[in-house]
Amino acid sequence: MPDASKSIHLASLFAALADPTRLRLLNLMAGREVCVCYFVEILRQGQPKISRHLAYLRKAGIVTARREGKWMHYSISPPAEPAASMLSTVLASLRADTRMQADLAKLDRACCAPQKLVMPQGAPRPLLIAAGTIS
Amino acid sequence: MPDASKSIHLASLFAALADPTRLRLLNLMAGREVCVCYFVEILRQGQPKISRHLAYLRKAGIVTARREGKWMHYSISPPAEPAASMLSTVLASLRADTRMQADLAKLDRACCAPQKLVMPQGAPRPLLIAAGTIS
DNA sequence: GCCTCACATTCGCTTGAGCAAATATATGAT
DNA sequence: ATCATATATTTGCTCAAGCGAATGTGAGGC
Repeated sequence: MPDASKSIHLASLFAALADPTRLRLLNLMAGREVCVCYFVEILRQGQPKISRHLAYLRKAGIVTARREGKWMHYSISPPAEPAASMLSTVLASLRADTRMQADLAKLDRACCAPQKLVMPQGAPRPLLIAAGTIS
Repeated sequence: MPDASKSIHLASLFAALADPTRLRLLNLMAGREVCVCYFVEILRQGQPKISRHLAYLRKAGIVTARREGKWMHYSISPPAEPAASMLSTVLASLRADTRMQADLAKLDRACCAPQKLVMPQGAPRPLLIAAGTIS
């Protein structure tokens, strides 16, 4: 079954996208690497919940994690086609949503003026991701 | 909540797309109205299963049904933005899958030479849908 | 009326998702 | 070695999805 599973792959991509929390997480990761503590602060949801959804996205092959000391950074890892272009389209659609824009604004504020948000001291800044990957 | 539910809407669209059978159904309906009997013949799955998935798509607002005598015809009814453009992109992605192409070929064969497929006698032909709707 | 065809829905079941609460793990500081 | 911090996983639960099998419904045909 070299190819007949493509639709299955698309179906499981959609399963990963079928949750508002996961869409918000992906929107925040569009184009940058984000530390878990920002997700918890911005979405204002319990840490285990965030962690479970991140694990779901990781198992689905949509994001990857990188450890840096105590902190975990998550970023989008473009899956194989045609899922990759679908994901790009989805991320572009998300940007039209006001709540998604608000989330991104909060992240930028946390990044550029961390004292305004109650953040763990010394929390790592989100890193921009090289162009060419998922934007 | 005039807008903050957009992501919810997108999430439930993705839930509707998160099933291989429903993706095959939508692919067959891209640009035309299709009778249920064709779905059953082409997908080679039980009729109640097909019917349940069609009901799911109907409740999700993605598809509408039209009765013509004994037959039911289903077609894609473009939802509100941004779901509509997402759906178009999805349908375009599906066309790249060989299984989806095979399904469409079967439908065309059934349409143009029904005696080659065992079809109920007099089964209604799929109708093309006016341009401007979902293609 | 009854019967058949085309489809829809229900039933009983299994499986998996999502949640909160609790617990576990890994790292760095002391 | 101990402790605190940051994150992950497990536990126990509820709920919804998916399935096949059986049953219900609506439209002709007789």
